[in-house]
Parts: sequence; C-alpha cells; structure tokens
Amino acid sequence: MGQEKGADDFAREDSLESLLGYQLKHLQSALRSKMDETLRPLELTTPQYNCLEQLRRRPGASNSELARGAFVTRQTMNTLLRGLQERGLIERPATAESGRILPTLLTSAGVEVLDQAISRVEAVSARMVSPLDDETQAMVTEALGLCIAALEEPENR
Amino acid sequence: MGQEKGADDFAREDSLESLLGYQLKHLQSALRSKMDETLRPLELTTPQYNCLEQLRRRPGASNSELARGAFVTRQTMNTLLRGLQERGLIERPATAESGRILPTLLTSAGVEVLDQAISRVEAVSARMVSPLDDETQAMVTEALGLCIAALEEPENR
DNA sequence: CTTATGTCAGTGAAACTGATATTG
DNA sequence: CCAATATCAGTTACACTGACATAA
Repeated sequence: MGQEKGADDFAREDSLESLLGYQLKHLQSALRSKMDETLRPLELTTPQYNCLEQLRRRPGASNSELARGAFVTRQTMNTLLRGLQERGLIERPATAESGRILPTLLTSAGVEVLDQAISRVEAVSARMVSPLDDETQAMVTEALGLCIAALEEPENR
Repeated sequence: MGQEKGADDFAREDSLESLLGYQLKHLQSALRSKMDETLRPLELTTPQYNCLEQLRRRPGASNSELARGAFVTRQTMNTLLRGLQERGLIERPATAESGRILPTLLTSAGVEVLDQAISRVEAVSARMVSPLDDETQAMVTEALGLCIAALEEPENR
C-alpha cells in the first residue's frame, strides 16, 4: 500500500507560522499519548498527574491556584480534585481556617503514587528532548515563552 | 493582594525537560483559547477548523486519512465530519465508488466559511510567532520535529 | 462595592473502547 | 485469512458557562 500517509505529510507546502502551530499540536498530542500510556498502570490520567505534581511543588495550594497552574477553570479543577480525594490521594480540610480557601495536601498514598508517576513521566520527558542538546533545549523553551507572552498580552488597550 | 500568582510561577525550580513540557502545554492552551475565541463568530471550534483546513489541502481525503492528520481516532473524526456535513460545510458521497472510502469535499459554503476562518487564524498565528525572527522560528520548528520523532519511534524492537 | 474563592447545576464537544460489516 | 475502511453504540473524563453564597 503505497498511499499510506504519515501524519507529517499533511502539513507540507504551508506557511511557516501554521507549520509551527501544527508541530505544536502534533508534539503535544504525542506527548499526551505517551504520558497517558505510561500512567495507565497507575490509574492516573495526565490531567490528574499534572494536578498531583503541582501539589508536590506547592503543598497547600488552593483550588483556584491549581486551576490557574493547569490553565483550566476552577470548576474543572474542582472535579479533578474530588476524584483524587475520593481515591485518597489528596486531602482537604472540610472547613476553611481563614477565608474560603481550602488548602490541599497530598496524602502519603498520594505521595507514593506520585513518586512512581514522576519517574515514569520523567522517562518520557527525557526521551522527548533526547535529540536536543542543552543549549537548543533552552533556546526552544525561551522561544516558546516569548510566543506565550505574545499571545497573552492584552492587544488594544 | 500580593500573593496572586501568575500561571508561569508554577513551573519554576524544576528540571529543564519538564519545563519544556510545561511550556508546551501552556502555549498550546493559550493558542487553543485564542483560536476558539477568534473562530467563535463563525461558529467553528478549533478541531472543526483543523478538519476543514485539512480538507482544503487534501480535497477528497477519507475519514481515516483526516483522523491521522488530526491525531484522533476514526470514530472521533467521524463525529466531527457528521457535524460539519449537517451544517452543509462538507459533502461526502452516500456510497463508495470503490472500496469503502468516502472522499470528503468542501462545499462552496464550506470554502466561504473556511476563508474567513483562515484569515482570522493566521492573524493569531502571526501574533504568536511575532517575537521570533525567521531563523529562530525555523529552528524551533525543527527542534519540535525532532522531539516528535523521538517520542514516536518504536523503542525496543 | 468589589474581588476572589468554593461549589452546585447543567451542558457539551471531543475523546475513548468495543463490535460489526464490507472491501481489496 | 488479513488489513483497512466506515460506522453504530456506549461511555467518560474534561471542559465550559451560569449562578450563588461567603469572605477579605
């Protein structure tokens, strides 16, 4: 069957900008697949992992804080958190000590699962960037950061 | 309120590789938001746009072909196509001429909507890459391509 | 009064897996 | 028999908007 087309062939003969957008989508899709795959044995999805991983770095974060870090609404994050709480991976006080914020913490079970998850995800991550030397990697990261800023800056005001 | 945290602050003090993954997610999220926003007046979602745009470059593509190009399953693409067909933006023959492939084509209404969509999306795309000179842009695109290949190559076989 | 938070409710587009039929 | 296609059916994790109460 000669007419088999790899996914990449679809992007050819197009402008440079849209190619970058396409590559972005392609890479994100591939990364998401591999992450889901490597996390499946732990019964974690990628969004769940991201949530736990954020909590490792920011213990006691609030729901809204986590939502911002994951680029979703409070409501969406709340759904994620409830699932993780039911599984005993995180805990939140029933009532707020001050204000409305309910600081979220990893349970020991959560830490345990997360540790395994991290090592698996790191392997995927390392594989992804393996073709890039440190300099290139840093440059790409910086370039992406510039793109983010350009998209997010308020345009006319 | 001094403890307000921008989304970026969450990624600090972490390894270089995961930072790239995080930037990737962040940029993709921002791009998706802006695209949805700019496409909303046309009542198109980003996946729908991607589907139409693919059809512009590959008129007569089959469902499976489009699915591969969008990194989704045939079933998912089929759902998208049905929606677009009901709106009269695409057309597919009711029966296959040969084999089971039903070649999909843009209708004139589809072309019309797509033209408007493209110019809007191009504006977003241009804004995204505006901080990068052509050389950097090309290098980033190439680097991302290498990452994709590294993730997708069969590992142990 | 304004802003940020948590949460309930409803909804929805998009993704998945599984199974079936057909064609080459 | 095998591989690729199309498609039906069912499910689900995520994501959204809207609304409301509460706290600073």
